[in-house]
This record gives sequence, C-alpha cells and structure tokens, in this order.
Amino acid sequence: MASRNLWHMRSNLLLGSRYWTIQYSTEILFRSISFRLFGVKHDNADSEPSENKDLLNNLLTMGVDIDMAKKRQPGVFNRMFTNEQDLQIFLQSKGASKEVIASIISRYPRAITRTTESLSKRWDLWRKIITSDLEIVNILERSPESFFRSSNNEDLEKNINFLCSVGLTHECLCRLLTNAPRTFSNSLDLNKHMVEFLHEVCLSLGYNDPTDFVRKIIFKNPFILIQSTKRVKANIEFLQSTFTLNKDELLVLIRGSGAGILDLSNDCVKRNYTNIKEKLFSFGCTEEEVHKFVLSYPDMIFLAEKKFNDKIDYLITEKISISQIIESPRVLDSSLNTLKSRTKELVHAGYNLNTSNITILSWSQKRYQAKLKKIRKQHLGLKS
DNA sequence: GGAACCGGGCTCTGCCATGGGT
DNA sequence: ACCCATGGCAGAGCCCGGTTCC
Repeated sequence: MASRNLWHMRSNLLLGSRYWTIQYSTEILFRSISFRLFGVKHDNADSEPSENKDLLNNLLTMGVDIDMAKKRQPGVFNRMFTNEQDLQIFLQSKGASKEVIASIISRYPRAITRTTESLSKRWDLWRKIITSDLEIVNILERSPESFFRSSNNEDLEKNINFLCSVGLTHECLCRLLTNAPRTFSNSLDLNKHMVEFLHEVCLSLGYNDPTDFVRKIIFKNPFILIQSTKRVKANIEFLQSTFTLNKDELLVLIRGSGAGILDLSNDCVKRNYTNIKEKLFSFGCTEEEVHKFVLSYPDMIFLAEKKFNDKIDYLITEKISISQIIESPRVLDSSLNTLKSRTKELVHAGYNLNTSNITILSWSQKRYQAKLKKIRKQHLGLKS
C-alpha cells in the first residue's frame, strides 16, 4: 500500500526538526484568541476582505499553503475568530516544527478554530494512551484531521473508556491510536455500533464469547473501527458465499488470517478476487484449486490486478510452474523486486527452481542469505 | 540441522456528502 | 445561506522469525 510506505518517508522528514521544544509559558498559554473586529464577509468581491488580512498575514508568516487551505475548508477564512497563533504556540510546545505546523494547517485549516483549552484537554486525553508528545506530533503530522476534526472531548473520553471496557489492553489502545487515530474521533455511538455489529456476527456464527471475538478482531485488524459496518458486512458475506464456508470455517477466517481483508472496499475485493480466479483459470486451474489457494493465504486479495499478474507472469517466465506457485502461495508475499533478485541469484548459484522448492523466495533475508551461501558452496564443490 | 508452518510487525489518509445548527 | 461535525468511501504489501516437524 503506497500510503503505508510513505509513512517511513514522512517520519524521516520529521526527525530533523523534532528535537526541540519551547518553554511553555503560562503567559503565552492563556493568550486570548485573536479576532478580527469586523470579521464578516465583505460585500465587495473585488477587494480582498480587510477582515482577513490578519489571518492571511499570520498564516503566510507561518508558511501555510493558503491556496490549499482555502480550497479545503473555505469557511474557516470567513470566521470572526481564529486561533492560529495560539495553535502554533501550543504545537511548538509539544515539539512540532514550524514546517509540520504549517503542513497541518494547510491540510486541515479548521485546526485554527480550536481553543487552547480544548486542544490542551484533547492532547491530555491522547496522552493517557500515548506516552510521548513527539509520538502524538508524529500522528498529527500524518493525519491532522484525526485529531482536529472533532472538538468533542467528552466523546473522546467516553471512547477511551468504552474501548477499555471492550477489554483492549493499553498496548492495543496505543496501537489503535497510532495506526487508526480516526477511531478516537468517531462518535461514541459509531464505535459502539461497530462493536455491537461484531457481537452479532460472532453470535450468529455460534461462538458464545463475543468479547473475546471483538478483542481478537481489533488486535488482528486495528483499522476495523474506521470502516463502515456496511463494508465489513459485505466483505464477510463475500467470503462466506464465495468460498461456501460453514460457520466454524468463517469464524476462524475472519478472526484469523482473513481479518485484514475486511477493510478493503467491496469492489476492490471482488475485482482482485476475480482477477486471481481468471488468471489461474488461464493456466488451467480448477475452481477448487483457486479456493484452496486463496484461503491458504487470504492476504493475496490485497494484491491489485497488476501486481498479482506481474508476479505470476514473472515466476512463469522463470520456468516455475503454476502448480508450484499454488502449492506455495506465500511466495507472493515477496515483492516483485525480491522475486527477481532472488531467482537470478539462485539460478546463478545453480539452484534449479523448477525442480526444487520455491518457498525460499519468501524466506526472511537472513535465512535466505544463509541458504544462498550454502547453495553456492555446494555448487562450487560439485564443479571442482 | 534445516525446512515448514504460522503468526505477527510495520501500517490508513484525504476527500466528499449530508444533516443539523445558527 | 453558511459552517460545522461526522459518516463513509477509494486506494491496495512486504518482511521477519519463533516454534514445530521431519
């Protein structure tokens, strides 16, 4: 997933500027909200509304991309009161760099409408779960909307209590907030709704410990609470009908290896699965083989058409048979680049992929290198 | 000792639509 | 008429290593 890979880049960019803080002065903390006395929309469309000048100047000084901000939330620019300077001071005190703050406001301008008191309270609630300010800054930089979209701190607090009552450990809550921060900006009702839905699914599948079920699913798939029940329901139905699973089999799948694919958009699941099926049919596989193949490694449904086909086609060109692939579905775990470099190295070392085991293609780097070394040694021994 | 099995670690935002409030 | 809060959607992998098995 491209967006997931970007995360590393983003955190690296942040590293350079994250290790500095500003002494939090109470004088600064309790500064009044900046406001424009005549903060109503100007009638004269030709001239820049004078009431916006302070705001625009402030934002420009802060390095905010005003065009982007205006495009995203134009309403913010018509407000009488905004709080950009206090927001900046607040975030700086938490260790956010100027660039990060500018990026946050550019992407989620409504952030400047929050009061320092509200921000401070919200921050403290997040700090109940996440132990360091910098980690929170990191999340905000990734996803400003998750923190700023709601100012309902009461619901946030109730959400935390609710998720605790579901039986999630502190560690799990931390993972949830780090990976799916939107979960905590959901209304309490929305989160409850999903948990109730999962309870129902659990009971309908004949498992009488719904709490355990929900805990397992959230552990396996921290993103589940930011999906719609409609989406999750459709995906469960898809799994059941496509693979004609009985209750037990479905239960094992969705709280195990299939938990992740509940997040995918329904079209995407169907599209990717159809592609897998057609691709394998084109090599003469039966429907039964396709089912067995996908169920043995459901995550392959994450693979978009191009990636899946490219990997299969590449392996075939390397004289690996389709039956070898469906016997070892986890080889598709590896990136195309890994598959390419390893097949080349192995062939060069005298390893016959067509007659030997191909699971080596998906081993961890450490194990793979150790094995490759032995293969090379063996090959040299045979030659001499 | 080496491979198979299997589970886990990382990891989800940015945009649009809509209903409610003023 | 406008803004805000919030629900929902599209999008789309790779790697590691502990334990068990032979």
